[in-house]
Amino acid sequence: MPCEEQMVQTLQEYGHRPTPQRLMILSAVRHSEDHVTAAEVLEQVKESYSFIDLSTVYRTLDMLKQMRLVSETDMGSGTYAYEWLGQDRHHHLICNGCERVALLEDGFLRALGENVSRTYGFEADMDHVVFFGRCRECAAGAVERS
Amino acid sequence: MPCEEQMVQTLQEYGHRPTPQRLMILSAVRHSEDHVTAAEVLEQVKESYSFIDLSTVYRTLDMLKQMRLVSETDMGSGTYAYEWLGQDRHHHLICNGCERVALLEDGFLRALGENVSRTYGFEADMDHVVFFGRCRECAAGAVERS
DNA sequence: TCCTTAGATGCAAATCTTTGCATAAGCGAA
DNA sequence: TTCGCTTATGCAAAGATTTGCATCTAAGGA
Repeated sequence: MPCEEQMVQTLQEYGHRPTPQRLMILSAVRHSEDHVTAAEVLEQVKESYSFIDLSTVYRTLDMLKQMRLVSETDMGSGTYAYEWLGQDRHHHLICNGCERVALLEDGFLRALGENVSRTYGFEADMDHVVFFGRCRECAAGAVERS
Repeated sequence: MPCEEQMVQTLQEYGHRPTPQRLMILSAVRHSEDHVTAAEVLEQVKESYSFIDLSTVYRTLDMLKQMRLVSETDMGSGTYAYEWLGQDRHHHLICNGCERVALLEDGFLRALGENVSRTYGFEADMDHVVFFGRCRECAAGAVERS
């Protein structure tokens, strides 16, 4: 089944209407290689439909987040990063010193999630997690404090 | 040493000036039982000094966050929650269904932090972490999707 | 096909947080 | 104590995101 038809079906399964706006937004996020911001999604959708409004983008991204098709992450830039959630989960370690972004394997969080589930019966969404802190280099050189 | 003197000294150690505004903000957060918002801090400080500005509150809270004396947490309410970081760390599990906030013991995150440190050499700040998800009851009853 | 109704959109305004800038205040040296 | 430099503050404006509301549209039933 082509990608777009599948999306129409998924939206309908959740009781959401597959409007053109939504399909364009969905497609924009899905076909991005990397994290995108709401403003970037807006720009991309505007190329085919210039009347789209930012609030529609935010509302749709929020809907997709609740459907767990998209992750919304505060990566410390001042604007949320959105990303299509494919098969493989990945997470990030962001250094407060050098601002480098490293990858954190999903295994660590799967283990935590299972522990939490066993202990509390709580099913935590750990689709795209970020931890801030200090990378090895910055932690070593962090004599100056601030 | 009295609480305030100690704070003055701590600020100076970090190279920050112990201005009256800062000491009032600090005291407001420190003596709150629970999480507070920037607006609540503002209100409390205004009782003794009505010229204080919200931007000063935000800047000071940000400074305290970097000093790791205070945590800043997005608990999903639309405004950040700030909290004094005492000896004992605690974290939260927030249900997307019923919005209940449960406690998550620090042990889980300490274990994760040590794993991450061993593997990546990254020292993650896990002072006050929140995971969203579904509590046992809501997960059980979650036939309806949305 | 037409009608009805719930849900979605665009627009404007509100909210929360950050930033730029001129002024004011702290701190060390003279 | 005074001077000079650096940092902090208040104010106003800018960003980012959310919300209220009137209008429009998709989906199902007549």
